[in-house]
Amino acid sequence: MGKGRAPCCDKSQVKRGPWSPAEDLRLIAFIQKHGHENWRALPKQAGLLRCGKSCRLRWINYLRPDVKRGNFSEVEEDTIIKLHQTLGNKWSKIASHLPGRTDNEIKNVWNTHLKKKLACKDDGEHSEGDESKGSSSTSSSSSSSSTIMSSGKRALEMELDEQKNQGFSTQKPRILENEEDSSPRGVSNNQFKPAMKPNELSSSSFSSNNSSITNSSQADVSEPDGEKTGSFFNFRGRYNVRNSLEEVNKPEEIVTEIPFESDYDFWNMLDSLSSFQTSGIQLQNVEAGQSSRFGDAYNMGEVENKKWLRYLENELGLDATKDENQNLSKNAAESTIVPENFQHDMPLKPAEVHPGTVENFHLWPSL
DNA sequence: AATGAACGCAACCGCCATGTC
DNA sequence: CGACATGGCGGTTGCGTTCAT
Repeated sequence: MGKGRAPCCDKSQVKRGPWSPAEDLRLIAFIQKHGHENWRALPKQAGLLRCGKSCRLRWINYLRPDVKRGNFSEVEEDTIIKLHQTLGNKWSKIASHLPGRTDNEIKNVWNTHLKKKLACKDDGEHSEGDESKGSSSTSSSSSSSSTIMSSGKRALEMELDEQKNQGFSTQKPRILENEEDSSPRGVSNNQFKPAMKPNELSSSSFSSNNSSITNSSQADVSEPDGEKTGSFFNFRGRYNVRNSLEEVNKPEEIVTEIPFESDYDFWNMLDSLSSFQTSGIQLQNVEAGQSSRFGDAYNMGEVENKKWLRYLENELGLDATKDENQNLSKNAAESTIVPENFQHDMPLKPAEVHPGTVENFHLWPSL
């Protein structure tokens, strides 16, 4: 059709590929300040050389505060399987039943091992059963959903709705216990699992469309310690740190208390630059299930918060990822955050609050 | 130890649905 | 009502990591 659709952006003018920590920060900082009413305009306003869609995806799949990462629990897997039977490849719908999970993640999990798991199961149970075997036909299994009996479907949906309403609060969060189980190949990238308490998840109203704020990002914290003390972000391609919480290597009970630290180590790394190394852990011990965690409980001053973010921006813009950040800073000259008179020796953050925690982001005024 | 295959995940692409003018 | 803009979704791809040989 002549109408067609305008490209969402000028591909030649946007950066593609993995997001750098600097970009993440910039995106987070911008959304913190201004929200994301217009994804298309956002990159420009935020000084990002990215397509709006890319920003949106990055936010939804990674940077949102309510994104739960790490291996899927048995319950979650079962839920996905059930939902997939009824809904097919409606990943976003499935995701809406799984607090903190994104459609993309669910899709990946399905395509990577749930499908295989099901296939194996089927093979085992009725070695040559249903020809449909939707799970074995790569990424085209959506049609299988329509074959489900409607009565069963109805009941299942009700059941799932119930689960959804309960926010999975009775489930054990998927934590470290079944790591090997759900990541047969070790999954290097996925070894850092932030553990979120289910009740936290429910308390902050999850859904893949939800747009609260997050920390997270993935600084490459996997690098040797020595490198961590170098320049802020020695970004080298992917910096899949994701959720480095597991590095904390705590007993399970404790891990489950950790709120939202999807990139704990990232922030921890930042912290280490200014001798703040403990508050993050302290924060983990705070019972975070209460909704107040997004409110007054950690209500550091807004000014402090801004200072912290400004510091980050400044740091990044000045010496971190160099060219990229120079561009970013240039483009964002009027819209962002580089402070005029910011002192490098200022405290990175209020003592009680770990900068990487969502709490801080939830202080952002425009949200 | 080196190398290729397999795997897993983040990100991209393009279409569709919806909203606005 | 049509044209257009934007957000959202599902499918696919690229690439880093791990495993097997």
